[in-house]
Amino acid sequence: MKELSESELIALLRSCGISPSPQRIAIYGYLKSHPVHPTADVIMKELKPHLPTLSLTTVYNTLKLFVSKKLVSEVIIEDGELRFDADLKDHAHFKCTRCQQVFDLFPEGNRMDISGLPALPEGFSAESVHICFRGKCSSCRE
Amino acid sequence: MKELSESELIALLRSCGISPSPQRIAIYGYLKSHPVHPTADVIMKELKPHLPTLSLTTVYNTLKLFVSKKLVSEVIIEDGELRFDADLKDHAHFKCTRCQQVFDLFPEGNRMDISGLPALPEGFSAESVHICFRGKCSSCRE
DNA sequence: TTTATCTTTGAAGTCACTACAAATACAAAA
DNA sequence: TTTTGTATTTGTAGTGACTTCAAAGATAAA
Repeated sequence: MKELSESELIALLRSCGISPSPQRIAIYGYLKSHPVHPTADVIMKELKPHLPTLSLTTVYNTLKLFVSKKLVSEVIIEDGELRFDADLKDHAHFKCTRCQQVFDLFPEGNRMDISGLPALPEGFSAESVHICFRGKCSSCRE
Repeated sequence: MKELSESELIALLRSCGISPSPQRIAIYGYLKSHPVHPTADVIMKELKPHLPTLSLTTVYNTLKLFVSKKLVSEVIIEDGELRFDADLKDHAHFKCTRCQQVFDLFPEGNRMDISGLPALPEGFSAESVHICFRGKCSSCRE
């Protein structure tokens, strides 16, 4: 939840080969300071007041650019809504089926231990794993 | 991949409280004999020749009914395409980023060992876990 | 300053999926 | 059998997330 300074954001963008336009800084800054896996739509609504000319196309284009440069990752939790995550550390997700909130689940240590999961067939190589639990969060459980 | 007889399909539908119309039998039979996680669209295209009056609405309604009765499960792998799986046994998925095929990964024994995954926070309870690897399958890897 | 390249923008389009209301099939009651 | 009610299917029209596209605006290089 920590706020990054503009110059830190610019440095991070540059380090991925992305030239730091105001829109890109704003979108990346929003993702960094709001780790709630927002959709493009949410980002648009939140940033519009500060960047009145912002267009939805730009939001989509920018997010796609970030993903292609591996600055953020796509999170697929529910069909029909693509979410984005600026936290690249290994973690799983939990979606509450009542309040619809998405929670991060970080592993003890820093790496996820996937040794208990089914092994890949001969010759297969994995680049990523998505793990998403579904159930009730503590506040929705009573 | 084994073909079920029509009477077996009907019995399975009935056991979930679903009255076995020709459309429902066809869709469930297709899912059972084609464990490739088809989308509604694929199911429609495949069944249309045998059931010329079949409508896409029926396919969607029927799949939704199956899911609500826990006869099949939804598989979310890529955004913008909801897939369906008639195999309810515990398993993970692997999507090849080159040929786009989706593979089933069954665990040794029958249960998936998720003890290495991040623990749920106090008070949370999970109803399901979706696990999806992404990478290259053996044929796409050379 | 000129020219070329990036980036943003909004309007129109696509595509998966849904809502809806009419039509058909099926089943129970008379 | 006929009547009446309930399920199921169907096609059309709609919704909403996302993309395409071409023009406008901003940046950078020559």
